[in-house]
Amino acid sequence: MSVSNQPAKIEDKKATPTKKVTTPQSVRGMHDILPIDWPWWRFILSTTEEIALSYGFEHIDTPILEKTALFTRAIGSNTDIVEKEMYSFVDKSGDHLSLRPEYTASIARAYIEHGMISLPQPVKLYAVGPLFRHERPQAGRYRQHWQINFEVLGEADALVDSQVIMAAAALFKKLALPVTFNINSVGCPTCRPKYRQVLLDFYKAKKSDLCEDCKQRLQRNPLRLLDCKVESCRALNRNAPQLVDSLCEPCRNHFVKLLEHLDEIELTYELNPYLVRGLDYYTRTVFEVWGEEKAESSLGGGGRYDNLLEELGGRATPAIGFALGIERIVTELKRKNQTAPALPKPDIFIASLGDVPRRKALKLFEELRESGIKVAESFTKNSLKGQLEIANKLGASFALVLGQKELMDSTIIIRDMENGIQETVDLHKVVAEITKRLSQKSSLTTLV
RNA sequence: GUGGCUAUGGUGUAGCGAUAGCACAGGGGCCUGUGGAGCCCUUAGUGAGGGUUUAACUCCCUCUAGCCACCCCA
Repeated sequence: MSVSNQPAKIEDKKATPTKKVTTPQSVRGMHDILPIDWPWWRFILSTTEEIALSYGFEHIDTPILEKTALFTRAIGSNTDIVEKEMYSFVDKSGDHLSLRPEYTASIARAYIEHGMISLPQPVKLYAVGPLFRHERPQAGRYRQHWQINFEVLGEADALVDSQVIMAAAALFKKLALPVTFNINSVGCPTCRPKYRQVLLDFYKAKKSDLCEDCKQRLQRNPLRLLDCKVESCRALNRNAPQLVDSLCEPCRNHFVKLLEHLDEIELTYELNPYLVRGLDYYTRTVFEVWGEEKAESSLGGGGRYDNLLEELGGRATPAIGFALGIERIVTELKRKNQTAPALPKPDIFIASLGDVPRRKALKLFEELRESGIKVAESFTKNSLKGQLEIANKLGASFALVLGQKELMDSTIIIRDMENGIQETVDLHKVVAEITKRLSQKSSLTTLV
């Protein structure tokens, strides 16, 4: 610590006009999750855990950073996500790293790396965490957003497809959000190229009628033509050959089986022949979850990726999974005017007057807290009035008042915040007294 | 990434080329040790930087951010 032996120069203050310090700002597209929103987040996260565990999914966490190559190999280097949306950099040791733009590649990597192939199959994993994509921000589109991810690895049967979709449906049911499942099949490396050609032949003659974007898509990713939003393209698409008609026998059987399973469990879905997903690794089953109104931005989506693990260097391992956007679910819950389950209110509020009583109150707080009572305080407020105001705002059931008077004869006031009735009790018996009153109160409310 | 709209205390909002007003929230008081009502006082703002002008929160430009449509996606 240095102490200046010179008096502060007044001229300096004048000379440097109070330069406006720019207020700090979060990085574009990245947002704070504030206390006011946490009831919703808690609700979603706890529901997710409950559903995941009940369906036999185990929790996994993977690093936010991965080698860039993992994503370029998994997602496909010609997709937008990899081409222009990744936060990629070279670290100090020269490694090419990226903030993960999606979960599946990391989980596939972990499955291979830890030899989960030798575990009883299928392996069911779920993860929750932030993902990063350098997109242009909009409501419900963030550069850092959170996803819930479910993956089932090591099983090809359409039964797990239906189970995975069932788990997603159960989650939304528990959240009381009405959603629609859109389902389609995008085939496999055997049948998709054939369909691609059929599609190209179809559009070749009509190229001049297509919008500019679709002309591009014709080159890059013809399947994407199907979900174009331009009306003239959509009109064309209504006559376009459908993928389901080009599926090879095994893919067709898989798809039919899935739909049968979904009918069996009475899960309503919509067959959407125009549903195409953007990531290269999808095979066969693909689906999206749409909210009630804002169908433009889906709440989640997923699909089968039977070849991904092999492409990443693992043994051939069929798999399926889906991701849900937490921010979008929060928005949807708010839009539906739902109220998130509130945190329990404090049982007790400790008010104190004067220094010595306050010190005693500090200790009493610990005693109460350790005996499992939800206790609140506002020790930095001096007036009793101010403290009771806080107690009221917090919704505490009882307030304790400890002042000089009470401390002198070792008593404390218990005030029932509901009716204002108060009673003076022995300070040493206060914990027992509180416990008694709380159990009385709770038994009363359960009777009513 | 393309095109467009917007920006006033912590929040929600007025206003005008010349004094920035309201509500809520926050702090304090009426009530020297008792909450929920009322009343009073008070804190706090023109996103950042430039330009035009005697004068800019207001008009112009740039930046930043948010939002809308697209692209794409959760």
